[in-house]
Amino acid sequence: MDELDSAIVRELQRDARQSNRDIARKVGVAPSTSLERIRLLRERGVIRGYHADIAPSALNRGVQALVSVQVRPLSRTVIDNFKTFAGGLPEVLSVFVMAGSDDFVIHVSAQDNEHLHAFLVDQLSQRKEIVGWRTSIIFQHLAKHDPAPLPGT
Amino acid sequence: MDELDSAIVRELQRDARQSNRDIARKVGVAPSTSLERIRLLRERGVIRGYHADIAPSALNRGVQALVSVQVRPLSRTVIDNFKTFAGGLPEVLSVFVMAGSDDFVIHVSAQDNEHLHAFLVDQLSQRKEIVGWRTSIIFQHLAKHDPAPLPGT
DNA sequence: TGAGTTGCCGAACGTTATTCGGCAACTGGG
DNA sequence: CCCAGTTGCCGAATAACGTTCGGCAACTCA
Repeated sequence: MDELDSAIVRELQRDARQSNRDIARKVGVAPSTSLERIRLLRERGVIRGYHADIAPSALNRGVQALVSVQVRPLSRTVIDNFKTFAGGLPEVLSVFVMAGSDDFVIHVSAQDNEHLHAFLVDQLSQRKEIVGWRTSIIFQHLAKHDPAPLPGT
Repeated sequence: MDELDSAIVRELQRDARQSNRDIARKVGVAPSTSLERIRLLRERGVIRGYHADIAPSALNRGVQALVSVQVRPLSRTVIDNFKTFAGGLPEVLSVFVMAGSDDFVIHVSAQDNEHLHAFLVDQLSQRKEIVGWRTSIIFQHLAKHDPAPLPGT
């Protein structure tokens, strides 16, 4: 991860669909060089993939929420099972496994409040390991897909 | 947003860096057709961008947390200002504006616990509109960049 | 019914991805 | 100090791709 790798990564975070030649030009190397760097970054697991950012409303996901979930007992089996279960649900965008009073925070989206409610009641209330949950509606979600580098690094 | 658009969007969510020809072949149209569809999807704001998914540890962001924040007064000015402020911090990955007892949930990352603590103390505690906050460490984060379509849509 | 419109196709052409041989700059042992 | 090995970058060559555009078929609506 030298300065060249960082510059390439930054460019791919900013726009993953620009041509390799454009990236090479912006970071100041030959296209063959940046291509090889990108190949190595993928191989090393630094680059995990490239994904389109889609407007949720276009996917019939007009309402979003964060659901804090507590499960019991707090065993590895229960935690892993619940994580896998939640991750497999189509309404689930993201699963956070947490320290603290909540064991999970689940970012979910649905067509409207009615569908969200149905999802929570039908899916979550069936799971016996859940001993409590709390749902908070998201009004806005600002996601930074190309965060500025941390200071002092 | 017909079935062809959806198929193209799905492919770009799965791998935003595959060639237009590959996408066209997978969704069963000519390359010129899928190219035009993609252009229109961008124009309509359905596709908002393409971003590389980078392993956090490679960016010196080994520790992540969710910070629930309460601000006062609950005026539009205060909320918008805080959202802009938080979104501008390099440690912040994502800002959720919430309904419920917490006004914001901020997804942050830092090099280690020490840097995280310094960030919270130095940045958040300076803001007079904050009347309370709670930090929860994230053990694991499972993000689905290409969620399955919602059932019944 | 027929003129207008829309959306897709396929060919053409300029651009890009990908490979690979070579070269220069480093590295470590003698 | 020297030199053999290694590493990383470059530039040329070719296959693949992006992009444009004329044409055609299917739909729309009067």
